[in-house]
Amino acid sequence: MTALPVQGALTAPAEDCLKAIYDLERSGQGAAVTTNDLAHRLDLAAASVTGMVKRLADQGLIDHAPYRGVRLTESGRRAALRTLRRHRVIETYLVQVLGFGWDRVHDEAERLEHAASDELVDRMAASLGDPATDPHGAPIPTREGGIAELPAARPLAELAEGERGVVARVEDEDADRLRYLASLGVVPGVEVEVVERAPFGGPVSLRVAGTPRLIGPQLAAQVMVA
Amino acid sequence: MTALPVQGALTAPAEDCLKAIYDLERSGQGAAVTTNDLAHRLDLAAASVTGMVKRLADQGLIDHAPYRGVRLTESGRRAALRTLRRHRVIETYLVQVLGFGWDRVHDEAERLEHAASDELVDRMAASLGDPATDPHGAPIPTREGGIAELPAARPLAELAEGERGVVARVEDEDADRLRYLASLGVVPGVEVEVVERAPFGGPVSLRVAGTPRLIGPQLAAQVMVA
DNA sequence: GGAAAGATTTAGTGTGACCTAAACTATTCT
DNA sequence: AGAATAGTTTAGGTCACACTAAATCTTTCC
Ligand SMILES: [Mn+2]
Ligand SMILES: [Mn+2]
Ligand SMILES: [Mn+2]
Ligand SMILES: [Mn+2]
Repeated sequence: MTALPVQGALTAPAEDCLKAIYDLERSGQGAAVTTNDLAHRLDLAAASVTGMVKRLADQGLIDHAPYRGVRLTESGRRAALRTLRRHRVIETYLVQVLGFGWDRVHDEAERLEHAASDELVDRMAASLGDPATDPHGAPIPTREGGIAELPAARPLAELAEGERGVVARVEDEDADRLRYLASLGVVPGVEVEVVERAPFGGPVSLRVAGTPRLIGPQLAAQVMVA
Repeated sequence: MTALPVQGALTAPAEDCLKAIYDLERSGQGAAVTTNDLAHRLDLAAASVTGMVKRLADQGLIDHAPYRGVRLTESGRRAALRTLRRHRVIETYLVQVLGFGWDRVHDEAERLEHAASDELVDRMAASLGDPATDPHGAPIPTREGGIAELPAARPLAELAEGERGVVARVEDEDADRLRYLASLGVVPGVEVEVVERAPFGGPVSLRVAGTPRLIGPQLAAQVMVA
């Protein structure tokens, strides 16, 4: 009846931290990930991050240069990708098989990713035909630990007037935002055209599948188009 | 990205403990559940159980008479049944939809039961047509917290020679045992007849769907027939 | 070059969950 | 009844993970 941890025994907070480091490493070009970035991302006090970071470094999952930041080791990267795979397979399964809305699956996956076995995740993936991306357009790592580096997507906010592109991916952490984007028709796979960009942080006017739409610049920064 | 507990915030060990108390209360006729029983069931030191029991009592989930044992309160019973529902729905889903063997789902469910939301469990149940029992024959509590009290099943070990019955339920915690029972054809719904019972804890000889089989007495004690 | 600002780590607390060993209670047996 | 036994709780320790407050390090800016 006792619930043993599922694998080589990483805790849920440790897995979430590795995932966050992975993500921040990817977005920040090659720079080490700072304590503050992590604290903000994980919604923790900076001191708590330092503690977690020490434990992860002891386990050889990250390299920590005090005051300088943190970098995943090879084994840390593998662990991060395993968690990411679980998360994204679960999200996809919840949407495609169980009928969840795309705005509700992130939180559920955030918990289940730490409890599901590899076998469960593999069975879910197989029953979906081993999808390449999750419902928000993020690539799903393979069982073997590979990940398709998404082909050059830019934030919608950076497109010039008149440029078009296909929505490749949207940030998935905020349910309200996702619901709003869906209501505008801004979902992965849809073609958008930037009609006009107001200066000084003004709204971006779009044509989404023919319909004219206006969105704010910070939202436009979180929609990636290819 | 942070993983908050899913509900009114019971921890996984607390949920497992409540489940164990529920189960022991049901099998031990009306008597209070002792620390030792719980320790054995949960595979913990007795002192650890005392600690857990204190916390649960503080939360009003159990009544604890020191040195005398423990009893679920109404709210503790509700919490136990909610966890039990999750566990059994998940087991059933894993077997029926994802093709897991019935011997492999218990451990998986033991973890997932603490991470899955009510909505997820309800969707799983709905997609199965709200089944009444799990793959091992145990009744699945309803969303509303009711549970069908299984109609008078007796251990196979207690049947007299010549008696027949239908397997109603088997203990699900030991994977090896489940595999063995399946190999004998002893699964819920199958008719068995006791041909002969050797005295002094000797083997029970059965006829399972026509085929003669021999099983040991302690195994026979864990197969319930109706 | 030095001070201020900002980021990071250390120090000290608290909680839940485990453990072992010691103290205590209840029951059972002479 | 009194003593042994079995069961239970208390005492004291550890670990992960959070927090706040206080030090400390780095960077930036005059
Ligand atoms: Mn997500
Ligand atoms: Mn998570
Ligand atoms: Mn089970
Ligand atoms: Mn459990």
